[in-house]
Amino acid sequence: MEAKNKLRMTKQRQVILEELRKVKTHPTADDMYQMLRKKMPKISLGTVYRNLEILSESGIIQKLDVGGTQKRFDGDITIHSHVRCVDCGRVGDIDVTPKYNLEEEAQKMTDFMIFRHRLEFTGLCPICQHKKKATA
Amino acid sequence: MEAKNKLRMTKQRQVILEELRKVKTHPTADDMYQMLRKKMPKISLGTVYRNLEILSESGIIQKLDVGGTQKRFDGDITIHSHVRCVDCGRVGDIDVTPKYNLEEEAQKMTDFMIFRHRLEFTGLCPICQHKKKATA
DNA sequence: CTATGTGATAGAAATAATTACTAATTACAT
DNA sequence: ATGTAATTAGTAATTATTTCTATCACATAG
Repeated sequence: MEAKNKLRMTKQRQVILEELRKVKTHPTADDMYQMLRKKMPKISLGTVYRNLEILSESGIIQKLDVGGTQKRFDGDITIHSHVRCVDCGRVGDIDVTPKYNLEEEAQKMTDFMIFRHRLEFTGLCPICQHKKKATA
Repeated sequence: MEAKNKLRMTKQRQVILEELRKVKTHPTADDMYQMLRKKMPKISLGTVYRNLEILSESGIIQKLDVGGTQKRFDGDITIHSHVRCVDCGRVGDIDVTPKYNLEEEAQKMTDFMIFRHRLEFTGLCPICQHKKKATA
């Protein structure tokens, strides 16, 4: 009788979730689409977008906005930060948990009501470091 | 004799820079366009985009990517963080300087070469707080 | 088992933000 | 004053994402 969580676990949704959890690369929606069509050639890009959106709204996965033009997705929902390679856009995980409450600090400085923070790094991934060295 | 910084100070560029430095609202490119056409009706949206890009690449202004679909710009290039209102998208400044070197901490956890960090908050701006209260 | 309602899908079209193109104009060094 | 490369306005193109629509899948009621 109450508002239920009507989430059908369709084949597409299941494969999307499985695939995202399998990789550690923080793929874009289109990356996912390219990966998925190998196992499910008729899957639609719209379906990939819609399901990544639904899954992240349900808190089952994470939608990332780490700069660059495309959103990325992460099957790991534990609290962690990210680094983005300024050259190739590749995104890696970083476990830096600030040792004090950033939200509390921030709240003292503003009349916004602070909910949460997001800490992100920029840098150069191992592959692009290597390329730079080769060119130099 | 050396590679010079060929930055012509055109009327448009100057007005764009002046206007951005005048406001504290972290406008989008289109916000800027709307503001600017009042003083310079024939300015083109493309010109606004290009100049904001050039100015931020030169380090004269800052390009922000605080989530949402549009990039925002900030005439204040001193180191500070931002809050984004989850309801209306408005962006505010926050002066929280972490009390230890986040980059150094992060570098221990990854094989990326860390350059810098970005700390951002999400919350509710004063205006939307008020609206929420009124509706409740 | 068959009907029915509701959510989900594929594929295509639409939208939003940004970037690229082009011919005309302008800033600035000489 | 003049040559020239940078910049402009206006428009077209591109990119990422969302919406639309007809069809399909699945749970439940009869």
